[in-house]
Amino acid sequence: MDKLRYMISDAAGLVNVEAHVLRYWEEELQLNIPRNEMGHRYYTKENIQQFLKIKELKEQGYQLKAIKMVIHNGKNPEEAAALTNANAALAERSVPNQPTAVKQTVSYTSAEEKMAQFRILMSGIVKEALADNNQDLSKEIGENVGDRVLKEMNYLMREQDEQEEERFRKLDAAIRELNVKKLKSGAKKKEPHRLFAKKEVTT
DNA sequence: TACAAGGTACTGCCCCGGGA
DNA sequence: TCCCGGGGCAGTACCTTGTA
Repeated sequence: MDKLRYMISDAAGLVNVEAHVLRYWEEELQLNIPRNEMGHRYYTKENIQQFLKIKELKEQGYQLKAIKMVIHNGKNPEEAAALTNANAALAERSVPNQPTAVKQTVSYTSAEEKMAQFRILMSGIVKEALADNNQDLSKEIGENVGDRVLKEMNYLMREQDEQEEERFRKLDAAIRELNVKKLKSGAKKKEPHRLFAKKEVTT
């Protein structure tokens, strides 16, 4: 199968964002973008597709954290967003939910010792609370997000796949058109430097 | 209610290196 | 010399949250 390689500026043009946004997304989403022998990033059609998907999710209002989970864990966006929110909520919920252990009385001799004891105590409490909350939240998220979201997601994913396919048909046509133009202009004058960056390799 | 602080998602700028 | 790409860091805009 033929694989086109795009430089960052080309990829940015196709995704319709600035080059540094692609670099920013790569860093924030921990994407594995391959480098050429010069250390320059090159993007394949799959990478472009991935970035278009990221852009679409961003336009739908998802945070990069949620998108990252979608990419790396294969979670659907709603579930990822729910988990992201749940993790934030966890920090708030775990402290007031103090177990009985906090009620025990301890005698202290100094402020430092008090603080040390308090840290140890709190560490245990937080661990316990986190474990409880993780169970509760998993159950809660599972119940709330589960059925309805799965059905909606199945539908949305199908719709999204169709949209993506359509978009890539258009993208492909645009790329072909661009290549034809370049070939035509290349026949008249020497091809500019940038076009050499787009290597066509066979895999 | 106003203000400060913090987080998120870019954005701008700088400087360096490679290729034509 | 110019263009393009690299990394890094500070700045910005907007939003949310906390506090007096």
